Amino acid sequence: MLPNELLNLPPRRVSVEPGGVVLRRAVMADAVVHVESGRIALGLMDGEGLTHLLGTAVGPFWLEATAAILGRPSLVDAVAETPVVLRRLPLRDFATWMDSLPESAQVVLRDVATAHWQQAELAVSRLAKDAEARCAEWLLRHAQTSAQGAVAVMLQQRKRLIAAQLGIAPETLSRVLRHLRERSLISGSGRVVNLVDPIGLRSLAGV
Amino acid sequence: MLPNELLNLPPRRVSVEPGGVVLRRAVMADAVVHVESGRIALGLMDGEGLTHLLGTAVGPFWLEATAAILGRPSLVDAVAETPVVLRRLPLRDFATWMDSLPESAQVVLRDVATAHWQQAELAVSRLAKDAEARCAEWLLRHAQTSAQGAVAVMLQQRKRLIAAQLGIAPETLSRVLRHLRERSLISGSGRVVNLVDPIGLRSLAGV
DNA sequence: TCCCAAGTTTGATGTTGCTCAAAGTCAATT
DNA sequence: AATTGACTTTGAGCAACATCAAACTTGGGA
Repeated sequence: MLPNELLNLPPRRVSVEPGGVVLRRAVMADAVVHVESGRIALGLMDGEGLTHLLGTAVGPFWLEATAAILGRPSLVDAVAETPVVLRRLPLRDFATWMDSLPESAQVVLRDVATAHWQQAELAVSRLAKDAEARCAEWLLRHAQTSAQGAVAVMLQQRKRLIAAQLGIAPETLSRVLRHLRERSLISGSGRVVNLVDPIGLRSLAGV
Repeated sequence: MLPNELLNLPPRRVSVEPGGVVLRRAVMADAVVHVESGRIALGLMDGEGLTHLLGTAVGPFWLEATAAILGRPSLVDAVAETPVVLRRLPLRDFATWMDSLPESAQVVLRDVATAHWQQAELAVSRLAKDAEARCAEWLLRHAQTSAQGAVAVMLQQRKRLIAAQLGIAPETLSRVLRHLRERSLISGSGRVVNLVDPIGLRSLAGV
């Protein structure tokens, strides 16, 4: 497939009414969506309707190209705000198209997508989780399994920096760690944190 | 310039020590930065040091390619966490390179960059501003100057939606608008808001 | 070893904005 | 007009988290 043929595919046009869900988060899509016209709202859906808006976009545009580029599921839900016309391009075709691009274009695409992804993860996590949940998530993400099979985290950065990453005050980080220690979810002191109850942490983190 | 020559330019390598500032926000850069090695922290600097981390990235990668693609200044500050080696590619060369790409690649790049930009704006605004400042910003952004020269906003969406966009509860939006009205920064009721004191609003919004 | 400065923890207190509930508005319908 | 239902406003109370200040570790140098 030649690059500029990205849009010259058998048209499988789909119409979506206002309020219709175009994309659900956490679902690994098998296709990329090209919104030809209409306005789409991006955000998090709770029960009924988008409760947290993260942005809107007006067609024509590629919806969640970021996820497609990185081969990951979408982090957000997408809902039509107006009548929408869209087409779904199979993921395989999108990948083929990516491969056909100059190496440098692939690199820049991936860099931008990665930056976007990272930011989106942060935004979603701060919207949906409190300080404790984010700490638990951070611990799980940075955990290393030692030779003895113990799961632990070595805090290599100043706690001030870790707190900044979590978007909380250093004092709050202290208190959260103490609280987790009191509940025997973690143990250890100083720069080492042992994950005593990874399962408990995982449920706390909402993962 | 052929696409894959993006990196084959006269090397103007620069080294940056840990803690060194690589990029300042709100400054329109004349070059794109390619970080060859080292770790970079992205976030907002207050006085001394990054106080709000928005992410980190490890070289090699293109720093803030998003801004370059859209031709806008960076929204964040970038600080070296480790020793960093980087090269600066003149913006003009980057634009030339973009132009040389297939049309479809340019489109997807712009779509991803736009999504990233929107998200970053939201993140920065939520980090740096309180509910009132964000409301003021929203009002200014949606203001229309009428034929009579009055500056006003017509609220076309349900207030519930506007609140969601601002990341606040609908009740909080009510209270903020009342407060602004009490201070004579705005006037009007129902679906019309008159911007009585745009300058005051602007300073409130921190713009 | 002692000392000093930076980092960390703790407690007390303050803010912000959310939740819940009740009352008020407005438009469309009967 | 009265009714109905959705949206908005208001108030009271509350939870989470920040801020401030003081005590407490810690890890190098002298």
